[in-house]
Amino acid sequence: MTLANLRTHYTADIVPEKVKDGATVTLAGWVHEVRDLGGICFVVLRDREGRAQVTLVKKKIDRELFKAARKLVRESVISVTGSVKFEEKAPNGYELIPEKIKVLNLAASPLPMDTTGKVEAELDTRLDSRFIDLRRAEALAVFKIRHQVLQAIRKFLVEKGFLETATPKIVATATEGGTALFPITYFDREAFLNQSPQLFKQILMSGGFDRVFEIGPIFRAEEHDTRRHLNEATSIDIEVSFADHFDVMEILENLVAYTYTQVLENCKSSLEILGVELKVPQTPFKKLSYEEVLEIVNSRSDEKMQWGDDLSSQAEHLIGQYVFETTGESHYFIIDWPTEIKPFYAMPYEDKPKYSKSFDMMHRTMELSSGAQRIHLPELLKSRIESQGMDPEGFDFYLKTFEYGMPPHAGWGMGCERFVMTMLGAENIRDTVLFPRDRRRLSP
RNA sequence: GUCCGGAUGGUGUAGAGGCCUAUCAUGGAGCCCUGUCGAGGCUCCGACCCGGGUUCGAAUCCCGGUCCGGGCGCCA
Repeated sequence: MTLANLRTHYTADIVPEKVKDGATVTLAGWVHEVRDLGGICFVVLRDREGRAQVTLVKKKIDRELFKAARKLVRESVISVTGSVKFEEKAPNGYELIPEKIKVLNLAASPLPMDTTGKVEAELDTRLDSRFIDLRRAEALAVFKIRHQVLQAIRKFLVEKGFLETATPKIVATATEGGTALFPITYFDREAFLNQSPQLFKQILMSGGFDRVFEIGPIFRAEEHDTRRHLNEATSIDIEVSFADHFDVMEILENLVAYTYTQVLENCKSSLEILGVELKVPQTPFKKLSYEEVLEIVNSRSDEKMQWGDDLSSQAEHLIGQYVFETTGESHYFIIDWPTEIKPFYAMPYEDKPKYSKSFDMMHRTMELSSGAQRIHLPELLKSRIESQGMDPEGFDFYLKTFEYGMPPHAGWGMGCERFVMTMLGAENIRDTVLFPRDRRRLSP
C-alpha cells in the first residue's frame, strides 16, 4: 500500500496537451481558499506548482460532498479526485469536478498569519511561523530561484572541470584570525565551527585536485545586526591551481552572468511572482584599483580615506553609485588591495609587496565575494602569518602542505545569500534563507 | 557593541491625557447568495508588551525592563 493514489498530478500538469478533457485525476495539496457563493462553491487547492480550482455546483453534485466542501478549513491538507473540465472561466483554464474530497489533515484556526497576500506580516512574525510563511507564493519563489542559482553554479563549474568537494565544518583552529568563531565541545577538547573552507581548499591544491568548488555552510560568531549579515551563511568557494587572480576573476564574472541567464530562462513564473525584472550583467566587469577607489571617495565625499583603510559602508555605496552611473552596471571588482588589510594568504605583488593580488567582487549595494592569488611559498606564508600577529604553530596542518610541492593557485568565496539577495532586490538577507540564524534567532 | 525608531485582537493597522466598555482591514463563528478568482451582503467574536510613577483620569506623559525594526561598526 502506498500513498501514490493521493496524487496523480500536480496542478500545473493539467494542460490540454497532457490531459484529456474529462479525465479523472487526483490532486493533493492545501486548501488555499474556499469561495462559497450559495449555489456554487469554489475550493482553491494549492500545491508546490500552483493552484487549481475545484468547482462544486449544488444542484449537480452529491449533497454531502457539497456540504463538506464549503466547510473545508483553510490550509488543511486535502486530496481531491475528480474529472478535469477545461473551462475558460476558470483560472489556469481548467477546473476539477470532484468525486471525492479527502481531508488528510485538518488545520487549526485562526492561522498564525495570512497566506493569500491580503495582509502582509512582518519578517519576525513570518520567521516565527516559517512553515506557514513558506506556503506564500513569494516565499516559495525565492527558494525556487535559489535552487536554480545553485544548480546553475554547479553546472557551470562542473563543465569547467571543477570537482565538487566537502570540507570539515568542525575544526581545531581559526582560518584567518579576526573573525569570531563559535566554540563547541568535541569530546574532551575545544573545537570550532568553521568560518571558511579556505585552508582546506588550499590543501586540496597541494593534493593535486587542480580545480575544486564547495557550496556549504560557514559560521561567524560576530554580533553584527544588519540586513545583510547572517551567523550561518552559505559560501560558494572555488580554488584553482596554476592560476592567478585575474584567471579566477574571469571565472567569477562569467559564473555570475551565466547564473543570471539560467534564472531568467528557468524561473520565469517565480520572477513574475516577485516582480523582478532581471538584467544579465555585462562581462567583463569594471575593475577599479584600490588606489582609484581612494581617489573617487576622497573627491566625492566628506569622508576622507587614508591609504590602508578598509571601505566604509558609505564609501561602498558611493563607489557602487559611481560605477552604476558611469557604466550602467551593478557589478564590479575592486583590485590590488593593500596587503596589510587582506588575509595572510593573499599573495603580495612581487614588485610592490605593499599591494596584494586580491580582489573583492562588489554589487552596487554590498560586497559579494572576495578572492586572491594565494601565497604558495611556505617561507613567505609563515612570515605573513607572523606579521598578522598570529602563531604559525597553530597552522601546522596547513603549512606542512606547502613544504612538499604546492602549486601556485588562486580562488574566491562568494556569499550565496547575498548573491540571491542582490539578484532579487530582497530587502533583508533573511528572506533568502529558509531558517536564518542571526544574533537573536536560534529557532526554528 | 553603539545610535535612532517601535511594541494595540491570530495578522496588518488607526490612535497625540477624558470623545476608547479602542478605528479600519484581514481572519474566525453563523446566515444569505449559481461563475467566484483580494467575490459580495448582514450579524457576532477577538487586542492596548511587562513593572513602577505622574494625574481626578493613561493605549497616549515619565522612569526601568523585555522584545522587534533600521543605521553604523565588522564582514561574505
